[in-house]
Amino acid sequence: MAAGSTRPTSRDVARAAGVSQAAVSLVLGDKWRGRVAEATAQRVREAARELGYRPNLAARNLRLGSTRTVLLVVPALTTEFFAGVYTGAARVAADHGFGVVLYPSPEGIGPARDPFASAQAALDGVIASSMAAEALTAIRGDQLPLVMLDSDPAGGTGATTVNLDIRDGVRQTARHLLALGHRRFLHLAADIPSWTFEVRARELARCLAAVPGTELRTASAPLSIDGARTAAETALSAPGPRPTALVCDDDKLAAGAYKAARRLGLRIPGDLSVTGLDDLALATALDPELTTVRLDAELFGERGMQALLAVLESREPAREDIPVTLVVRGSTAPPNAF
Amino acid sequence: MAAGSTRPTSRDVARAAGVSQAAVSLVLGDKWRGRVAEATAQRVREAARELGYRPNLAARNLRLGSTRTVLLVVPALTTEFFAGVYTGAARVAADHGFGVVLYPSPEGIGPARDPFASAQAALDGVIASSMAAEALTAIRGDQLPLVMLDSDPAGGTGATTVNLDIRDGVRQTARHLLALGHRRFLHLAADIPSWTFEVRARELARCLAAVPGTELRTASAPLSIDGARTAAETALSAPGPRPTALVCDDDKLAAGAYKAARRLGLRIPGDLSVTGLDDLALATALDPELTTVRLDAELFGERGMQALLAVLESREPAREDIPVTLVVRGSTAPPNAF
DNA sequence: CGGACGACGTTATACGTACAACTTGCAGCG
DNA sequence: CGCTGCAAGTTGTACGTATAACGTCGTCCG
Repeated sequence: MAAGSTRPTSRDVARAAGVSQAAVSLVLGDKWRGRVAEATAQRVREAARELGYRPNLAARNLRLGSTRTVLLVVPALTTEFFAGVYTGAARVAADHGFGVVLYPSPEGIGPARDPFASAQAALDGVIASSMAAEALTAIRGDQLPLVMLDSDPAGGTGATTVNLDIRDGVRQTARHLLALGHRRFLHLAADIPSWTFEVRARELARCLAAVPGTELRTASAPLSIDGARTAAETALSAPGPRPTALVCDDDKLAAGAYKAARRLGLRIPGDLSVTGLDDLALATALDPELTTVRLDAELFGERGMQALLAVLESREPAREDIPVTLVVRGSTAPPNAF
Repeated sequence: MAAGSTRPTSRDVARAAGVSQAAVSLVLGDKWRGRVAEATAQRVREAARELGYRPNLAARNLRLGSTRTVLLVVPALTTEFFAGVYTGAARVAADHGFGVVLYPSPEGIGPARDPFASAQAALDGVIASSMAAEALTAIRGDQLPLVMLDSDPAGGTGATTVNLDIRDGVRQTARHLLALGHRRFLHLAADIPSWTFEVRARELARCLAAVPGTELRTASAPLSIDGARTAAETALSAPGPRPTALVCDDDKLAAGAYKAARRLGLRIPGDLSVTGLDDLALATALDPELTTVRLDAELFGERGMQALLAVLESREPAREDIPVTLVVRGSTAPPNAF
């Protein structure tokens, strides 16, 4: 574990650069104009970079008596609406050097949880979705204990991973559609370079390759309803025999596929069987209701946290994929069932 | 402003209780067994309560070298899925005395934002949705600057409020449906005691009362698709002439209404016009697409943050409702249009 | 030639907490 | 009576940072 040596402080940087701690603070705080020579400032910045110095926020906050952080209390995280609220608030906050911390108001979290308890912040560890690739580099900068969600278990990061058994979900989906008699498949894939999506493609191809006479095409789409609609519409109007089964990387893409089918005059499931993955509320809002793979998000979160706790206490985290189940609804049927 | 006197510290509590600061720390940290007399401990606790003492988390974190806080990086807040992940993680974390802070990975928040910047925490202020009523009492305990979203502007809290012009949204909806010729209305209302919902009911009633020959019934439903389905199904099968227009408090409820209509064999919009409020992705995933009121969530967030900044800098925050627009789609038509 | 001033730093301190190490008074025991 | 031991605290210190207040040296001007 890299947790051996303690994190460098501003004094360590000072020592390395041959100046006082105060000088480091001045330079790194951009208050050095006319107080520190350019050359010295350069030396300090270099030393800081070399040591991987990050200021201790607790100390800074204590010193400044302010945190430049704000709490956003939202009813729950269940709608796109408050995602937008967060985004807007965070943007303005960032412009003013503020941060925003989310507090989703308690819903089974515990009895009368104190909102402020969740905001003691500055971090001991990180749980990261593999879809949040953008943030990862910044995270690896620190030497924080890290747990990855749905990431390559053999990944180069060496981080602990907690995965849903997506492969099995895809396997169940393929088996179901094959059993119904489908042979011509279209895979509506998310265009995000993430292990969790790559594994879907790989496993679907593997399952179908095992059955002679099957055909698999792939269409790539952005992870939004309307992006998916466009991609599906294009793919479904391509020349050649039309696929009878459409396997979507998640429920949102499936919703887009429904819109595409509607536009092309295709009936679901008569002309086209559609499957999703996630089992969002959206899945049963569609008509017909969507056959999809149910993921237990809460369990996923719990396992992720447990794994992180294990790492923090330098225990061995459990290594076991979380099972998923196919929920068969009205969007799948035998092909050409008129 | 209540920001006059600075927050009490453990030393203030000590002075008030006639003991040393260390004793306060022992008592409040539950480490006093066999070190402090029960009577003294009692006195300390009382003094703490009286002064409204809250430990300074920055100082505590600095002292302990640990924050018992963990970061959850999610791709975005746009799906129910990660809401579940958060809930599960937060539950386990709470059991271990940990907090969870959300970092929705950047999507237009700014160029290469540092995830950790958002986690310096301990708060200077709070932005709260009026729907998050549960958390409010805890918040009022502190004397933090508070901005309420969509709350009663004449509310007793005296907090700054930033509101969407929901009343105008309802007005536009009513006008649209009345112009189409509807006279028998059903209001599918959220069963959450919050100003933002109360105002919908009030304004809808007001609009319809102005037109002779109109009729308004109300059904109350939990804020979920399936809860709404049940409520709508019941209300629509009630005796008497069936309503021709169904006004829903938000898009999710509208999705439930679609399911109810499907079960009852009612065609939308032929037999029943339906409207929503929010304009979620869900709205265009429905068939036919939903006529709904578009709320600019990001702008809402921005205004909320700007208002909070104004309060923090003791400026006068702008007091102006955020405009909304009715988006007419396929779910509304003249009644009995066969 | 004296001293004022700017450039370049340093020293010292405070923020509020948790806890290790020390003190004090009193009971009990050999 | 002297000593141990325990209850009931207190004193002192460190966590890492930002910044006010202070040197020190050379230069330039009157």
